[in-house]
Amino acid sequence: MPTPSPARVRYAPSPTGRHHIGGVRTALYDYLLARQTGGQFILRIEDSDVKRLVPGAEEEIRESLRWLGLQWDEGPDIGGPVGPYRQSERTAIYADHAQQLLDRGAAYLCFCSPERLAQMRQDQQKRKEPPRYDGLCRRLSPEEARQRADRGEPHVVRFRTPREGTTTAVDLLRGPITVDNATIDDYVLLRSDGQPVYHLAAMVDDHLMGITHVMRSSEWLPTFPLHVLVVRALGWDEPVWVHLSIFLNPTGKGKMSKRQAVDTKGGAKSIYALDLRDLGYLPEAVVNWLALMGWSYDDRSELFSLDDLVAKFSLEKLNPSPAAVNFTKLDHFNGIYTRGLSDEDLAGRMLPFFQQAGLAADRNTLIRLAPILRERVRTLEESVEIAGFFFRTDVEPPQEALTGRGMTPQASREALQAALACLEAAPSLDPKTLEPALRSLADELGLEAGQLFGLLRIAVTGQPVSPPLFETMDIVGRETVLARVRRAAERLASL
RNA sequence: GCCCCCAUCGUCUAGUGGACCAGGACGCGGCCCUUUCAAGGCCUAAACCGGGGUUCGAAUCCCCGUGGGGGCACCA
Repeated sequence: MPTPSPARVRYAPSPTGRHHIGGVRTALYDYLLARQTGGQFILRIEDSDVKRLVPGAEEEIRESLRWLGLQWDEGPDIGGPVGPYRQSERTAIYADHAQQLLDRGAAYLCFCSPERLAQMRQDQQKRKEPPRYDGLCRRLSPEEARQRADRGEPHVVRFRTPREGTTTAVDLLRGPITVDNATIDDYVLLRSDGQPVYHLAAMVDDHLMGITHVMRSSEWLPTFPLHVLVVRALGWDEPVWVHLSIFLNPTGKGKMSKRQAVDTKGGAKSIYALDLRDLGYLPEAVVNWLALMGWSYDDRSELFSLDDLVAKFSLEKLNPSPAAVNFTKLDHFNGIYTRGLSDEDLAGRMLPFFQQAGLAADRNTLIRLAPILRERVRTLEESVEIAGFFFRTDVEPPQEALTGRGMTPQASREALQAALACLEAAPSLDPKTLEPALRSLADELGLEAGQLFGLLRIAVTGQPVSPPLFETMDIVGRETVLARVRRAAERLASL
């Protein structure tokens, strides 16, 4: 296999809200390409719009990437050779490049007020015309523009898009995309406060940071030709452009959104990376799940660790069509990875969830629990629902559940008392000896094993559904088991 | 309204002109195992959006429809 040249790839999110799985997938692919080629994975924060900044958002981005194991090589927190890595700290760089465009006549100063622009757009709308800058200031002479600017008149810098001809931009997944230049607006590059807009900032940064492959959401496709024009106007070579498909809601209707991120069967899920962590999903599962939403390896494999992905990822196998998020499949992957965990590992990961629920769980008990929980929990959080009774002092079985299947309360009580005697007489709660003993007891009582076991299950766990009864009783411990069975029999007596 | 992108089972997808009466996975249904719930095993149902071309031959190439999605800010 030929060795690919090292790719410098960047993930450039905006800290304007919570970090969702669409961004995470982009970061994943960035990471994979960088690691596979021995290049660098760069984290750049696109915070050029101060008005939209959300406190804590940048930290959430970093925390979720760390959680998933996507460590960056250069970034705002660790620096690097081409920093700073926060756009808000690069204002002078953008101003300088805007000036270059001005000098070359590829951009011009625009003095139109926001009010005039709004009015203009409104009129265009009324006339059923596409909303676009009407070019009023484009006709200004450079001298006049200079004078007005010098006088302190507020202005922005606009790109002077060619009025004629076409522009062809090449996307790796879609091939050449050609548009009429007449349909490309004279976009604002620099705001009146001197801050850059994405169209300028991202192009400048990608070039200055030596980015070889730009992977971004296909929401950028409409302005893709503009970006190519800006890069060319600056006299630079283009990177490889890869526009990733967007995520659709589980229903397949519309772009993935917070409101509709609800699975039909599995209940409400979240599209935010950190929520998935808090819901008890394993990072391995999330990575595997996300990797396969828009990328595939062959017609058979679907289980990939992060390292597998580094080895097998390829841009050629990326899929340009939008994908609906499927939380049910996440559950599936989570189950697979959970079952693959060692007892110690699983215990360690469950522990915080029990603590979160206010239960005094301890590592050692969780390690004993791991074998009987492993194939039953969909998420780590679910382990608390299933196994919380191990750590509660008392269980409170619902009154109506106390009576055995097809049995009267009296018969249930008698069965429980017989079982209690059997348990008290047993030298230990070792499942190997206890199960045969209780089975023959059921026989003597003329009950099915399931009837008796069901009675004990509800008495000991408080739940109609639980991990296997005998292993459970062994871990719960003799004293507690006896107390709970006794208590259930007493409650039955009062019925 | 204008511009752009996409189009294989419900969903994620394999498929790059013949090896496809279209393969895998999730989910669904059934059976087996079974003390509950799971897990596991086996089996079933389920798709090439439509119409024209090109070709000996099309899920695969081209065109037109249709459908879905995205975008049209001094947001990213």
